[in-house]
Amino acid sequence: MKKTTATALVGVKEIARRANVSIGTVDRVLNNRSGVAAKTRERVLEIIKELDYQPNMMARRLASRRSWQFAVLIPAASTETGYWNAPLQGIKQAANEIRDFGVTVQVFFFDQNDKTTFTTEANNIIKQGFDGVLFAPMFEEESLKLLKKCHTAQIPYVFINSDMEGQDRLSYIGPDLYQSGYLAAHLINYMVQDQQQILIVNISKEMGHHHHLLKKEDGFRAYFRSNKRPVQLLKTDIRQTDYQSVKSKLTKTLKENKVDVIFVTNSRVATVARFLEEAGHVNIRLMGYDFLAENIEYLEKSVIDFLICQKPQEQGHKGIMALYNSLVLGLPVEEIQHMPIDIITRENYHNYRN
Amino acid sequence: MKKTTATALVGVKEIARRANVSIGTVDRVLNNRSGVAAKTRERVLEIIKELDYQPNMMARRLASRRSWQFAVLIPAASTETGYWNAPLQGIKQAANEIRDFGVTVQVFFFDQNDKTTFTTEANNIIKQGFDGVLFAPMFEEESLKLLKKCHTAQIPYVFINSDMEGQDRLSYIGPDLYQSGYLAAHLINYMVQDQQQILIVNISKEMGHHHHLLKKEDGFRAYFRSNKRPVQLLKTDIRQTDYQSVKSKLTKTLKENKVDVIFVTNSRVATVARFLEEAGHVNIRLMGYDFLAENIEYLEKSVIDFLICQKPQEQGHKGIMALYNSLVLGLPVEEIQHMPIDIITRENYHNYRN
DNA sequence: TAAATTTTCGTGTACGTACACAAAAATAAA
DNA sequence: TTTATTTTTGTGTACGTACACGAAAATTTA
Repeated sequence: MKKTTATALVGVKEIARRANVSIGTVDRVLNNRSGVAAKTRERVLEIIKELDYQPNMMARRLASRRSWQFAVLIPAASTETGYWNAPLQGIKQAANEIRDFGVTVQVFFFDQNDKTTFTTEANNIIKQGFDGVLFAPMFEEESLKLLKKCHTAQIPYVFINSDMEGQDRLSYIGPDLYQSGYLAAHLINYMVQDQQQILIVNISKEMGHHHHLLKKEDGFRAYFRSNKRPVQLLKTDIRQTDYQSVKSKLTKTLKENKVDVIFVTNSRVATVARFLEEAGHVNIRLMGYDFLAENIEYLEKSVIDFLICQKPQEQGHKGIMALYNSLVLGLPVEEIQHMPIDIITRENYHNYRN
Repeated sequence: MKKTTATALVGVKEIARRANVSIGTVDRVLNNRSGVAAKTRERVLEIIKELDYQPNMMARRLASRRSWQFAVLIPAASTETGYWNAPLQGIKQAANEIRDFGVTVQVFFFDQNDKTTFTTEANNIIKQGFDGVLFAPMFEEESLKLLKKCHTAQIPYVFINSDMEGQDRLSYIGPDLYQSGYLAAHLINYMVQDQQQILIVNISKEMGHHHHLLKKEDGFRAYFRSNKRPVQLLKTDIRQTDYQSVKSKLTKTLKENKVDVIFVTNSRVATVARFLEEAGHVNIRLMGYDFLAENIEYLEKSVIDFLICQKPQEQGHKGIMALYNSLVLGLPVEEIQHMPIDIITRENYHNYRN
C-alpha cells in the first residue's frame, strides 16, 4: 500500500533529453514515421536500445484513438450439441480481457447443417469491414470463398477447431485429431487382453463432421498397427443421434460380437454409456470425447472410463488472442497451435478447466 | 485498421455532466472519499449505475502513483531437483504481465535442506515491507512465524505448492496430492492382473518432502482399498537420490519379489527408468511424476508409461495473480485453487503446457 | 447579522504517449 | 544572394483518471 512513485522507468521524455531532441522526434522514431534525419534517428535509436526502453502500454492505449473490430464466425450451439458453447465462452472471455485495449469482438453464428447460412454471415462480415476474422472452416468451398475475400481486403484470419492447410492463415488453433485417437488407443491398450475385441463407434448425422471422426479413427487404428497388438477392431457407423437409434444398432452389434471395449469418436459417448448401463453391460470399457455434463455423469459412475478433451474454451480464447497479439501488439504468432490432449477420469475432472 | 474513436463508453466527464457536478465530485464518489453531500453522492451513484460505468483501467493506472511490491519466497532450484524452476518461470511471467500496472515482484530463495535460510529470507521480507507475500510453507514452524509477522503487519499472503490449513491465507495454490495418488492407482489398475504385485517407491533425501510423498501414497492405497482389487502393494523407501543407491536397492527388491508395476511417488522416476532399462526389465510398467526433461526422455522410449503433472509453472503464475487480483483489482479470490491433475503420455507430451 | 468554521464542490495539473500543427533548418530554385 | 520549397524538428493538446489546492456553499459561533 505504499505510495511510491511507480516505475522510475524511462519514457520518451528521458530519451528526448538524452538525445537532445524533442519528444516529437522520439515519437517519430519509435513509430518509425517519416521525417527524421538519418543520423538523428540513429542517435535516438541507440539511446532507446541503451535504456532498454519499454513503451508504457497504458499511456499508449490511452492516447491512441485506434480501435479494432474482430469478427467471429462459428457454429451456433444447437440443442443437438452444446459443444460450441465452450469456444464461445472463451471468445467472450478474451473479448472482455482486451476490451480496454480498444478491441471489440462481434460474433456471427451459422448453422452446421446449412451451408448457406455460413455464406450469408460471411458476406455480412466482409461488408462490415473488420480488422481480423476468426472462424471455423467447416465447409471447405464456402470457407475458401471467405478467405479469398479476406485476402483481397487484407484482413488476416485465424482458423479454429479445424484447419485448412496452406491458406496462409495467421494461425490455426485446434485439436490434433489423429494424435488424440492414437492416445485413445494407447489407453485402451492397457485395458484389453490379447484377442479381445474393440468396437469403434461413430455417431453423427452431419456429414460435415465425418472427416473429423475419421482422423481420430485413423490415429486409433495406427496405434494398434504399429504396436502389432493382436486385438480385433470392429466398427459401426450410427447415422442417427437419438437414443433409440443408438440402442438398436448397438444391441445388434453386441449380439453378433463379443465386445470388450468401446471407443466412441466424439462427444456422443454419453448415449452409449446410457445404453451400456441400461442393458447391464458392466464389463465393457468405454471411452469417448469431451467434457460435457452428460459425459461427466457417466464418468462419475465409472460407466465411462476415460474422456479425452482438448480445451474447447481455451481454443476460443486463444483464437481471439492470436488476432490481438498479432494486430494490436504486433507480436509474432505461432502458425499452428495444437491444444493439449487432456485425459479426464473420475479422479481429475473436478479440477479440469475446459 | 479503422481509426474510429475508441469506445464511446462513458467516463467521469459524462457522469459529471449528467449529475450537474464536477468530475472532482464524481471522482470522490467513485473512490468513496469523504467530502460529498449525502444526496449528491446518491445522485451520482445512481447515474453511475444507470450508465453502467466501467472505469478505464488504462487511465486509472496512468494517473495513479500507487505501486505494489510483492515478495516471493520459494526454494532455490538445486541441481538436485529442478522442480522449482517451473513455478519460478510462472512467477516471472506473471510479474511481466502486470508490471505495467505498477506491480514489482521480488523473489527470495531458500535452501530446502536448511531451515535457517528460510527464516533469514523471511525476516528480510518483513523488514523491507511488502504489500503481499507468496511463499512455499515447506517448514511448518518457520512458516508459522512468518505468517504471524505478516498478520501483524497486515500483509496478505498466499501459499504455493503445499498448504497450511486454517491460517487465513488469502489463497492456496497447489496440487491435490491425495487425489493424484488415487488417480495414479486408477491408471495402474488397468495395467495389472489380479494377484500381481505393485511396488511403491519413495526416493527422497529430504525429510521435509516426506509428507508430500505420503499423501500421494495414501491416495494410491485408498484406491485399491476401496475397489477391493486383489493386488499386492509393496513399498520401498530410498533415502539416497543417486543412481547407485537406487540401483542397489531396486536390484535387491526385484530379486526378492516379482514386481509388475512400479509407482514412483515423485519426479525421481527417471532414475528408476534408467535402472529398468539398463537391467532389461522390459515388462515392468512404470509411472511417476512431473514433466521434466529426463522423465520425458523415458516416456518417449516407453520405459515410463505415464507421468502425472500438476502444472507447476501455472502454480507460480496463479500465485502472483491471486495477490494481484485481490490487492490491486479488489476482486475476490478463491481460497483453495487445486491444480488440474494432468496425465502425460508419449502421445500428448508434445503439446503439454507446464 | 456578521464572522468564523466546516463542509462541499470545482479547477488545474500530472501521468506517458499520439498526433496535428507550427517553427526552424536545410536545400533547391530564382 | 534572395526567395521558394522541402525536410526536419519542436510545441501543444488530447486521452480518462487521480489528487492537491482553492473557491463556494453551508453551518456554526459570536
